[in-house]
Amino acid sequence: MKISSWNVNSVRARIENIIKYLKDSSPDVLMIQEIKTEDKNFPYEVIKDSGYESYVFGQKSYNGVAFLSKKKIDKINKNSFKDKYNQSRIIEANIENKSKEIKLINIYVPNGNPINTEKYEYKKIWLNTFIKEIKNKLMKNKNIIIGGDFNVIPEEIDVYNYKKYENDALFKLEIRKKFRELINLGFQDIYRFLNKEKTDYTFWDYMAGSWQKNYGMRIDHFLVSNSLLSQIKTVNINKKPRGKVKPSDHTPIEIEIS
DNA sequence: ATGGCTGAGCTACTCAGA
Repeated sequence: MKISSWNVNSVRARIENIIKYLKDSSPDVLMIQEIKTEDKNFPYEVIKDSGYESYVFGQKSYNGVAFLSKKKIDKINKNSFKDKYNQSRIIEANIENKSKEIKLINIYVPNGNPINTEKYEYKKIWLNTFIKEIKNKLMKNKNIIIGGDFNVIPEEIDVYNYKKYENDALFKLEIRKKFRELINLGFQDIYRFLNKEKTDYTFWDYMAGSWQKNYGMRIDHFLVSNSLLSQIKTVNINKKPRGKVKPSDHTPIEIEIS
């Protein structure tokens, strides 16, 4: 079973690239973030034509997350917790694999820049609330996969020039510590777990030729609970969609579970 | 280098992203 996560930066602006990706990569479940639309304007039909059912937690203009799935998923939950501004940043579903019930959690963590503003405080509050929620969920089901745009650069190796980001909301030590706190509940950052020394990015800014220069950062992640680690066969950052015409600034990360 | 580029809402320009 293949599960992917991709911040698409508008589902409607990206629909052709998304359809192409579904065809080329054929994930069983695709978690998308930043769909930037209300549910009523979501392109359900064209996605259904590609063989995928859509489960959407949208919002006008900003944020928004969704699952696209060709396998049966259920227990869709858009009310995991209410965040400070009522933003659509988390959706959950359950999927069965090898008689294990796995909880999939699709998140879009607040960016938090610039620091010394309410946006940064919001990011910290959001992460604290999320950590608390995950603690509770683990008591009910130890099989959890969290995927999405975490807006966290975990380590120096995960950004092209870490010195430029020491006071950035994506790399500030107190934010990275929260990421670590989450992992310490019983997860692995599966990309780093399976690639100890490798440099790979999931985001390249549209500006200043960042893609061409490979000025990127690894901020889209899959956290896999320890109970599932032995079943993860591969993890892959698929750079192809980032090189296409009219791309998202993020590219998908993919895992395969036996 | 607080710039650069892209999308939504809307139709001039701001907000947000990272």
